[in-house]
Amino acid sequence: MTATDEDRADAWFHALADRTRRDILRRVLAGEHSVSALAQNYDMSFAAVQKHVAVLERAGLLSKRRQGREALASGDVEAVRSVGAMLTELEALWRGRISRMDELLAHPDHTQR
Amino acid sequence: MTATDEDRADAWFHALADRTRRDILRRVLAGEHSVSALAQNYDMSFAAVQKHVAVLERAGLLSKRRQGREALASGDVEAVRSVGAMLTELEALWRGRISRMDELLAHPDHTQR
DNA sequence: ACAACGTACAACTACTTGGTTGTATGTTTT
DNA sequence: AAAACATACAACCAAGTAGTTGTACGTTGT
Repeated sequence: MTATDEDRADAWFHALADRTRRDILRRVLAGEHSVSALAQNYDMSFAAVQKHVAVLERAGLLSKRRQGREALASGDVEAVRSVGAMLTELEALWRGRISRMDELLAHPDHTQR
Repeated sequence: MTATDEDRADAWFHALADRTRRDILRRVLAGEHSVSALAQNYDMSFAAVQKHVAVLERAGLLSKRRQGREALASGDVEAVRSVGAMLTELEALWRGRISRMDELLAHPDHTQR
């Protein structure tokens, strides 16, 4: 796995590690929303919400398009799938442990230390 | 979704948002390792690695058992699956958007603003 | 008994983060 | 033209993070 993959993963998980950002992501996956429309849902300043959106954007989890004075944000489901795929790879490592244990039971005399 | 679920999600994603911790998790999912055995893989102090292990443990992504002077860590695949499930829920929201778009195409005159 | 090993934790430092307010710039509406 | 709206970004602050070194304590090997 290259360094940039790890960089992307850092950004993904960091972006997801805040409940406000997860909530924003849910909304923009369900449909396009302007930043100020999003901001009205939270008990914090517009600037704070705008920063959260920027974190999600830098992580590639959402993208914005300009329409007049509004910035319309929508979620990128492909990025979400990529994060899911990384979790699936972790599971595969665990399954590898299981198959090595099977191996151990099948050929005990070659696997001892 | 309850507040504690969100707390757990905060801990999960925060724990995964560091490449050293992800690497540690890969190793302990593949098999049990002592903290000092893990530490030998990284160019940082033992104490730093021990802290990373503690973060993963607090997030419920790994558990330790004592054996003599060693603390053997192993990954919890069920927690990894729970994180994956959360991503799948996000995808489901996106699919909901698609079905609403289908709805829009099927009944355009009731859905205009 | 003693030295070495493995772990845990406290205290400290440099850096990052999540929030704030204020300011600037462009777009609608009146 | 002026007022209101939507966004972006800088500067600041309190709190948290990732690393360090040092210390303490139980376990293992000689």
